[in-house]
Amino acid sequence: MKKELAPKYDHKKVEHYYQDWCEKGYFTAGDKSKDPYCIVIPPPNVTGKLHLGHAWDTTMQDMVARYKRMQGYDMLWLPGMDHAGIATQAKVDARLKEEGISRYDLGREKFLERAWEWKDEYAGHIHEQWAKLGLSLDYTRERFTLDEGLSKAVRKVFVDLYQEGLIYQGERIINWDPQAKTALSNIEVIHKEIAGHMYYFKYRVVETGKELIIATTRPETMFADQAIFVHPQDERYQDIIGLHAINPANGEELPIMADDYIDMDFGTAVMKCTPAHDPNDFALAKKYDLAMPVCMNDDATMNELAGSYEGMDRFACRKALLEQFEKDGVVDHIEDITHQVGHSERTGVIIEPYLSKQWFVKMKPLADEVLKNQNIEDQKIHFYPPRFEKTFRQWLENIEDWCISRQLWWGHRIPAWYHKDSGEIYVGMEDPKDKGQWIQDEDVLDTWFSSALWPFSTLGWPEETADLQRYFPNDLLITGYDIIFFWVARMAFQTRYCMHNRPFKDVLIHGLIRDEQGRKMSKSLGNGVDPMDVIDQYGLDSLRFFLTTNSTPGQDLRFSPDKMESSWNFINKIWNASRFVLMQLEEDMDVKNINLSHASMIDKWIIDRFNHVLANVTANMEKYEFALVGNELYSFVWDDFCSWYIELSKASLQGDDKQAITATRSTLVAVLRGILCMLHPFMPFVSEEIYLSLPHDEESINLAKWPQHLDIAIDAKEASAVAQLITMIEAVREIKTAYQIKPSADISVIICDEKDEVRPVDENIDAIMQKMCHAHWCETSQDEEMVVRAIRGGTLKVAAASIIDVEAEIAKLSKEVKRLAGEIKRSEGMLNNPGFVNKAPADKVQAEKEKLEAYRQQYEITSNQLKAYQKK
RNA sequence: GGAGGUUUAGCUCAGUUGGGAGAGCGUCUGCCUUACAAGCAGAGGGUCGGGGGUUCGAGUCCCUCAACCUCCACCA
Repeated sequence: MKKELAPKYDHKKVEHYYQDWCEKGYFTAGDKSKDPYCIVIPPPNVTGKLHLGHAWDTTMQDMVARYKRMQGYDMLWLPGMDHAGIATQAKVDARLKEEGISRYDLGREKFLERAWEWKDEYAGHIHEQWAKLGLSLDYTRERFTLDEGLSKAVRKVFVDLYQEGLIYQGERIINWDPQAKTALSNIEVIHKEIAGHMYYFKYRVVETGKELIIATTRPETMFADQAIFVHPQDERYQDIIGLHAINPANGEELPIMADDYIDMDFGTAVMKCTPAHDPNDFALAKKYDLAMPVCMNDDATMNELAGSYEGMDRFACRKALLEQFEKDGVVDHIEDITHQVGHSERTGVIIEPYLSKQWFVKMKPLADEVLKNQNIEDQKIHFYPPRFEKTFRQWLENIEDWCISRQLWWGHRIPAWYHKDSGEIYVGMEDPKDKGQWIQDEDVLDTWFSSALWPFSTLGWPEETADLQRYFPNDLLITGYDIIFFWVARMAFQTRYCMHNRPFKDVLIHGLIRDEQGRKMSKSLGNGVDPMDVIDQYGLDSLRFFLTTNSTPGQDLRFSPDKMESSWNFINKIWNASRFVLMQLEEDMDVKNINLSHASMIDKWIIDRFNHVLANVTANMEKYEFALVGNELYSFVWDDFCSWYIELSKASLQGDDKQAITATRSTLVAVLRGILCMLHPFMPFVSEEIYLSLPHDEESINLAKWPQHLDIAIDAKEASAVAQLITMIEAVREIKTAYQIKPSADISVIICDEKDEVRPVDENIDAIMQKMCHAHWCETSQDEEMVVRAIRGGTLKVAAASIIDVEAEIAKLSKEVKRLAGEIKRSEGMLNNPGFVNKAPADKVQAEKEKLEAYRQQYEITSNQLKAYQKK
């Protein structure tokens, strides 16, 4: 059954197979007769729609999935989504705000209902987008981080870590987001350099009445100050250690203490200590057993410690306090500074370091296990490109404990209960027995706590499922460098802890997608590009080809409409080439009729090229070097297959040798099928459309095998003859252009061998020359003037006395002679060098010898001709 | 203060163990050649950021300088 291809490529008419593919189960894993290969998707947040970055990330995964499937693996690509605690809660909060209510009005239960509604809505969007992106996901195994199974995994890990003392509850300085009113982990804090001030205030020493200048950037925290510190060896302040000074904010006496933590070269070398609002001060306060009062509420307004400033926002308080200090003459001076200030990754507000009771994971032992295993070849995670392993290691080497509790409602509730009477803590997988007597911890866990388990929780852990046994550890993870710390590192240590293994063998890291000007795509700039719009305009296959072939692993990628267009054009080229091939086929042509036994040297030439390309493509697919694969296929398809082979084949197809025609048709089909299969991971839809229109043996290209090496060899003599033919055609075309001869005008050419003796050309070659460049061979010419070009193994001469431009020829040939002389010198230099001849690989030496021979020959011909012109 | 990245044709970027500088787009010239004018054929265009080193040979390895970018980091 032969299917026609439409005359014009129209992506909208081609990209319609997805539903069908899913229904046929092509993407459902589980064929036990094959070796397993597993990738889990980085679960997108259910907060919004997928952007171009997702399209990039998932397309690369899809490429590997399709490639592995074609190679005969039982490929599992597992989909899923992340509940994205704080991000989703913020979205739902915003939606409630539009309705004029807050989550406190609804209460926890009702709020969670609304959050689930949100989740369902956005999961729907994501499913639609995955479909649009053509992703070969196994939807039968889809997971969500708040699923019962995954929640159980979370509880188990929490309980296990707690029982081993690796999770603990503690009062420490954490990063407080006063808008979301929750604690954050260190990496959820973005440090931005902003303009600020260093305020120098005068403190009076009680015992001596002398003045002491102390600097701060956050005057509003002075209400919680507990002490003043100087360095014990600081000569300037020896006499005041042990005395007291008055806190100008509230009139309290602060003890002046000494500790070598103080940097004698910084500021006035006197530091005020605010235990509850600064981690360093907190450490000092612990050392000296100071009180740790907090002077702010959870929304960063001042509390009762601030006296008359109570209720004021922290920054309003700063301003008001400063005005008061100006009046009181407390301000010594104010310096303008730029400093790094922490902002909440999610809400953007300035983080308040804040003393609070939270749950933490003790990181050092967990991180050390990962680091240890990175030195073991079959236990380590292999990074592509390798430099990211350094980033990964450095973070783990300098890791701080992880604050995992969040004062949110949307997420995994911490499995800890406090006894109503005794206050005793119970931590367990199941609710406590006499439930009425216990109150569960209000907090939920950091979203990343559950995503850290993703490589195995999605496969059924903690149950010993068949999938877990078969698909764990995963083979590959593909993700961006921006979440190495958030996610990759955390999967590494949680997997090491729970599974005593690595989460995946390889991790391919990609960069960020940027806009046309190279700026990060962001909501605030409004420069985001919606992948759905791009697909609408150029088609998914073009988008995929653009995304995967215009970037190098680990490097950022700039979106470019020009390159999108170029991708579209490439597909259009394939489309048209396929139409040509189809037109050549007989109605009853099917796979069984493919017969290469009478292949001509031209047919063998393209098959030889195909075999080389296949080898390179396969090698680079294994290394995830998709851009190299893309370039290889692009030039093979466009230059070798379309520009040369198809054009060269026309002579044979229009001849009357039946066997030759069959061989050429077979070659066209075999090579095109191979091309389609290699391109299928890049462009699944158009490859399917064309595959089905050609003679095919599978009901879908999804079931096709990765191409095999075609077992037709070209011998050296034939290879040389084809190479010569190509140089002849190029020479004729170049001469025609140079002399403004119409391309369609017939011209006569003479071919001479190395000895400048006229050589007969066989009929086939003559027919091809006629077809390709309207040149035909003749034995002699009446003209004495000839335009001469060196070709492989001889010369090509055109009788052109009437048009020849001697000056131009001299200029051209002089340039060529000079170039050849340079090449000969370089080549001789190499070959006369014992270092090269003895040390370089034999094939390189041999290749160089051949090159030198060819250069000498061309030099000979070209320089002789140049002399001939110069005589005139 | 640490760590990393980038610097190659007018623009955007490839260049995989060191061995004749590439692509796309743009530019110039000529073509409606029955797969394709979103195309075909040809041409021009680069001291591979500067300097030094290793090597027979460096865009590629080492050192150094410069510019730009990113990440990490508790300095009052």
